[in-house]
Amino acid sequence: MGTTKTEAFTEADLTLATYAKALAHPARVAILRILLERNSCICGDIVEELPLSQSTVSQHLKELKEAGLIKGDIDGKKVCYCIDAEAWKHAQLLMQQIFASYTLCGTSCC
Amino acid sequence: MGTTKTEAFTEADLTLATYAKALAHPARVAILRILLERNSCICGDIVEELPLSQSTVSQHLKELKEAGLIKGDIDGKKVCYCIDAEAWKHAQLLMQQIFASYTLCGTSCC
DNA sequence: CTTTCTAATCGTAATATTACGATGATAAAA
DNA sequence: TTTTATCATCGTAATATTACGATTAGAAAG
Repeated sequence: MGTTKTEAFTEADLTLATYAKALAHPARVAILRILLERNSCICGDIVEELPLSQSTVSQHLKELKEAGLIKGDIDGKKVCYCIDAEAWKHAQLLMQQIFASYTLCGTSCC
Repeated sequence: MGTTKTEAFTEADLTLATYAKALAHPARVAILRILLERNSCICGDIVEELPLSQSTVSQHLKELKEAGLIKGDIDGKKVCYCIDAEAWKHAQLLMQQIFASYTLCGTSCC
């Protein structure tokens, strides 16, 4: 128990859920906004922007990386993070699709 | 420990994270798709559509309701669930905004 | 080499999530 | 009233998440 029944769902739903999960914590949303704001890549000043410890930020960065939304390039001592364009667009598309599928029919009950 | 530092984040980030969290499980994505597909409201046949127990589905429905994305109206013995139009559009807007803020600048490094 | 800086990882504690069976509540049907 | 059907909630077990301090690994600086 306690584990998601992965095999029970479609690939699309699993993928969308993965992207959504990456956005499912305010710290990760904040990190993404920092990366989006400065179109140039940002290293670990993210830690200074947020009231979280370095290890916690690093953990959130890892999750964003595992979801595919960001990439990290080692640049000497520092590590440069940025949005992964392809994954970002893919996530955007999946989100657009599910949200748009409502406005298509329009009428609802309840 | 173990608890999110809610006070550390902006209202927008917290709200977006809440909506994202609702989409962060494939079962909930699947439930939303069922509700989206049939533009008429659906009751608990959702349980039959998914390979999950009734109590598990009910729990997921509760989370979707708490996130605000769906509403549930009691209709005799059955309960009729459907998308909450306002919240849906709000979530759509927040998602659109954060995703669109990338394509605006375009160029990235890494 | 040693120190320093940056960032990942480890270890751990608190809390949250996921899933299910069992039980409870309410409304329709008998 | 008793039964049946529908759905929520409780209780519980397994697992995952969140957060932090401490440690580790690697590169640059001294």
